Amino acid sequence: MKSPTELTEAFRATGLKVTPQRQLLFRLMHGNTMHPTAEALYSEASAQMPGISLRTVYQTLTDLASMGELRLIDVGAGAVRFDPNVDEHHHVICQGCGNVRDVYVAGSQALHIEGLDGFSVDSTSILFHGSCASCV
Amino acid sequence: MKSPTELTEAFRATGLKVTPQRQLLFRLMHGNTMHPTAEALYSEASAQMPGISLRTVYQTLTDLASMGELRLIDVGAGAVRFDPNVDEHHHVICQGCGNVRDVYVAGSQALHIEGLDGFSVDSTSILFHGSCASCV
DNA sequence: TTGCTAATTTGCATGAATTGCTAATTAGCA
DNA sequence: TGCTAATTAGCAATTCATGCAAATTAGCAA
Repeated sequence: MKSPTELTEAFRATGLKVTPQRQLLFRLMHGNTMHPTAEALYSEASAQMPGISLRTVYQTLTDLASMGELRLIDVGAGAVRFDPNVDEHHHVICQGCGNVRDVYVAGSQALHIEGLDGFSVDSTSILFHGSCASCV
Repeated sequence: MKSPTELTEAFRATGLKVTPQRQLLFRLMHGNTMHPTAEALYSEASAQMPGISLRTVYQTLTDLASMGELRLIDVGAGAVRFDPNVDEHHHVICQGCGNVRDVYVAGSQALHIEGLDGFSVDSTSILFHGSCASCV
């Protein structure tokens, strides 16, 4: 995800307004490695800007995602999470604490897939399940 | 997933009753490669047994899953799907029609994962996104 | 075959996550 | 400073799934 400053320019250039709510969310997401849910971000945002609405958080995250600045990740447990890391990467989820971490996977292009039957693959999502160092 | 007959024995052996509703769902799921949602199964089941409740469908699918006879798969788009194939396999989803297909992947053990940082991996889920032969 | 009892089914209420809608507000420009 | 389209907030609505309790029933024992 771009820096808050760059996002400000990018938004204005597209005719989108840069509101205090959006600026706050730019800051909260930039470099964020927590893979927060919308609720989690809402709670962080509320601490700094009481009165901000959950609806606005969803709206802004969705906008950022459709601009390609965020990735949505669904680990199959409750709410969707947002990831400002848009590099080619994958995820591990701890079944103990539910924390998610980015991992980089080498060799995924070498996977041999049987049973495609005419299906053409555009992208691959790999989710590793296990336990983090604190939850062993 | 075991055959309806085997499931009948397995259920009785565990003290679970074999009701007509359950038998119908055993039959509908056995060998089913459609990866149906609970709603989809409910609609198939209702055609053969009017009055069966969606609640019972969820209940039975959950029971089968906790017995290890079904796998739950979450493709990150709406409802959870149920897969009677409990072999080690992965999935492709068509972004056109939403259909899901089983695939077998060789080489997933050879993936080199960077950034694990003390995390120990128990299992791996791979989801391939793309287009099926009919949706190109 | 009959009767008992715990398991099951139903249907409705509830809950979590997310999106739709609209009046009031505001950013950004002329 | 004013205008206007974009945005926000807040509430309703939706979707998917589970909790709960009353009525029903499978499976066993006599």
